[in-house]
Amino acid sequence: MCPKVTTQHKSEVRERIIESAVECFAKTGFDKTKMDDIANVSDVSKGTLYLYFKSKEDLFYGICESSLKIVKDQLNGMLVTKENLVSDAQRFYDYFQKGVNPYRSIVLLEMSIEATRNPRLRKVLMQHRLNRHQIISEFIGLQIKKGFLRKDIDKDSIASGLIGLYEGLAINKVTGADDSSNKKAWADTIRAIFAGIG
Amino acid sequence: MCPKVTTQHKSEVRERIIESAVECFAKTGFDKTKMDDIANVSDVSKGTLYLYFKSKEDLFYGICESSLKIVKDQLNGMLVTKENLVSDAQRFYDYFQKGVNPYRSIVLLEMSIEATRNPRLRKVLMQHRLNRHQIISEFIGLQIKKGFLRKDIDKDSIASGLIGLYEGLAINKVTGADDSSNKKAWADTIRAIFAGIG
Amino acid sequence: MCPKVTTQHKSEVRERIIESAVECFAKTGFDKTKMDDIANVSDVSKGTLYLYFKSKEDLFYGICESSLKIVKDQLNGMLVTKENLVSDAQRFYDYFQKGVNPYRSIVLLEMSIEATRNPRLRKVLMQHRLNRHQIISEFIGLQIKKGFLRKDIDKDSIASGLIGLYEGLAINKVTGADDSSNKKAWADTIRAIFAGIG
Amino acid sequence: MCPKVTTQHKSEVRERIIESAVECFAKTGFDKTKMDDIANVSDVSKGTLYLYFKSKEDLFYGICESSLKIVKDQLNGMLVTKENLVSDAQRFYDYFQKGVNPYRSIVLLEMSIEATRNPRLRKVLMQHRLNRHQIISEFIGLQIKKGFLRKDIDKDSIASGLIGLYEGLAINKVTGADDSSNKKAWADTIRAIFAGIG
DNA sequence: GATGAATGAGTCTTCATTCAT
DNA sequence: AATGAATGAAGACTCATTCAT
Repeated sequence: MCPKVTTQHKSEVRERIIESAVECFAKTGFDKTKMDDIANVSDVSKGTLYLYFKSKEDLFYGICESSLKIVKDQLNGMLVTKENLVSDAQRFYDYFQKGVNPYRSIVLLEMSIEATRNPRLRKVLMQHRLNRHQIISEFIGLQIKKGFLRKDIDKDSIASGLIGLYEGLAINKVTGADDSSNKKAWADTIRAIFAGIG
Repeated sequence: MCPKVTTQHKSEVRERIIESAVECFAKTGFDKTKMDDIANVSDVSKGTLYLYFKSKEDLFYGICESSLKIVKDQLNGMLVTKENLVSDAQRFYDYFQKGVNPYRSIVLLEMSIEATRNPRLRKVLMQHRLNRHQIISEFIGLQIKKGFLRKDIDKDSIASGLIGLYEGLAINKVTGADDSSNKKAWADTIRAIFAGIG
Repeated sequence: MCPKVTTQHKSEVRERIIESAVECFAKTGFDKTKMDDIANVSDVSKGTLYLYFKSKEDLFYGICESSLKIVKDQLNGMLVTKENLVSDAQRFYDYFQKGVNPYRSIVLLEMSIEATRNPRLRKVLMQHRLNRHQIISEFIGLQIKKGFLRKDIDKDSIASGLIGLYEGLAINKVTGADDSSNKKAWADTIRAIFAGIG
Repeated sequence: MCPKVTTQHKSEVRERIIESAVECFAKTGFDKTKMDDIANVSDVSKGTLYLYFKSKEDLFYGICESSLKIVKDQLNGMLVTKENLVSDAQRFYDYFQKGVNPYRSIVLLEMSIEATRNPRLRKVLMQHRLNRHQIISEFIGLQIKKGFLRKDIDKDSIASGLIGLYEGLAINKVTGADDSSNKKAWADTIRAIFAGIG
């Protein structure tokens, strides 16, 4: 009716659709969300959805990629600060929690499950993990070099442990656990780990 | 009017249905598995499914309860051994991994997500967590009393941290991470924690 | 378990089943009542139902026959009194209403509709009507002979009219019309008819 | 958001669906007709049915309303002629019979039964009756005023009687009674009534 | 004879996707 | 480009009927 031809317009609409889909998927789950719901929330017609994504599943993939990118940017942003992680654990957690849209967290969780069955998704997810793992691992290496941590520890193991700890607490949070005790658990455990390897 | 004839038989069938449903839900997800699939796998007719569970959702609840019970029993069984957790972390992990049917793990993950939206499920899950938390917390208390751990640590925080770590790695595993490095991450991180608070 | 072999017992059970089915069919309609419901109300097992009637439809036929017989007996009983129908119209109506179980009325109505589609049922119903018509028609003949009614009227037409009037008001009643005004309509109209042909 | 394009087209389709459903319900009864049947007869897809009516039951309600409206319009149309009802009874009957689609008659009968159980339907039906009763009653009042009928009769009673008679004969007809004798019964009885109160 | 657990054909309803406008 | 009416495949659930006990 009133076609906006701009490339910019297109990517704005795409963004809006993704954002709406994230919200819908988080609130009701992938299967139970209807394309109609997404159309309503994103304020485009159902038909338009299919101009941007060739299927519901494709839209899900789009979300996954966009979410992983966000998480990665976040992590990068967080670790540019070359501070002592131990003294900074609390801020680390706050930063993380503030940064990622809770809807995204839930969808990422759903993505994890889906990756269990879906090779394509699994591959993407593994790549993401590898990335994340490398960032953390390098960060730990830096802390070793600076003398904050012992030289004989296994960077990779500790990196995996930190990520695991973080993810476990993230699930806790999203499924209703009290946030402040969650945060304290994070801080105390991180402190213990770094004390143990410091 | 008349007592259901075979209490034994009935609970066997119920068990078989649950086991089959766990498998199906794990393999294809709750929404995508058909009642027909479950009927086929459990070798009963679709109608019979409805003699035991009044709806697909009800069957899911049944699975959740049964899975949580299994996890709890497992944890109890594991911690009767009053050994030094640090030296025993590896065995701890093996024990856990062997014990829970991987299908169950996946379904439990799906349950967590679902708890995000479903109050009834959320309540059950929170209760379960409280339980689990207490067991671990008491175990840590014991280790403190025995002198393995420092007196000034926050039992609850560390308990939450351990559980979080465990859950995070469990997700990793289920979503395709390499098992042996996962196991090493667990062992190293646990060792670091206990070194840090020992 | 405790087989009562008597013929009497059998017909008692059969009667009980019919009575229960009438109630169920009247309350929820043929299609929506379940064999389970009938089994519960009649206090026999679902299996037993099939010892007495070979199908749900067969049970419906059984009810129809039994109901028609009741209606016929009623009508016969009512008309033995050779009184002047005009002066007696009110009592006529009371008698009728008291006599037939309201559940039966509703089922008879459902039977009428069903007869619309089902030749077997239609035949039974037509036969019943013929019967009823003859009884009324003869009764009118008697009233003519006695000099209560004119000689030049068409017995059959009036008989049909009376039956139609009666049936129409019966539907009214069963579907919620006020009973006393219904009764007055009957009395006044009957009086008018007999005045008109007296 | 956007206005439904073709108001005209939409109401045509709706009409076609109703007409088809009337036919199907009349031929096989509400419970036994499948949405598939209606879709086939009305030449729309099953999905489209649900764009117009949110459930099978809702479609039934739609039919009821539309049928009652038809009957009412008919009655109104018929009584504009201020003739002497007595001399005109036969034409009255013809007119009525021609006017209402026999399928509609059957569905209206099914509706009556259903009203027995369903409060919503009962209310609609009662309202309809009240309406119809008033129309007839006023008509009789007019005949009284014109001197065709006696002043001391109870308009309402006679109105109910006429309606009852009519409905009773309508059932007769629909369930297989011979039409010409039905018509004669109507004419003779009406004549008798009006003679009786004239 | 009596029971009620088991069956599976049958039906309503939903919703991703298409396509004429 | 954008729309939303139309489609029909798919799936949860029901219930008459059977039959082993």
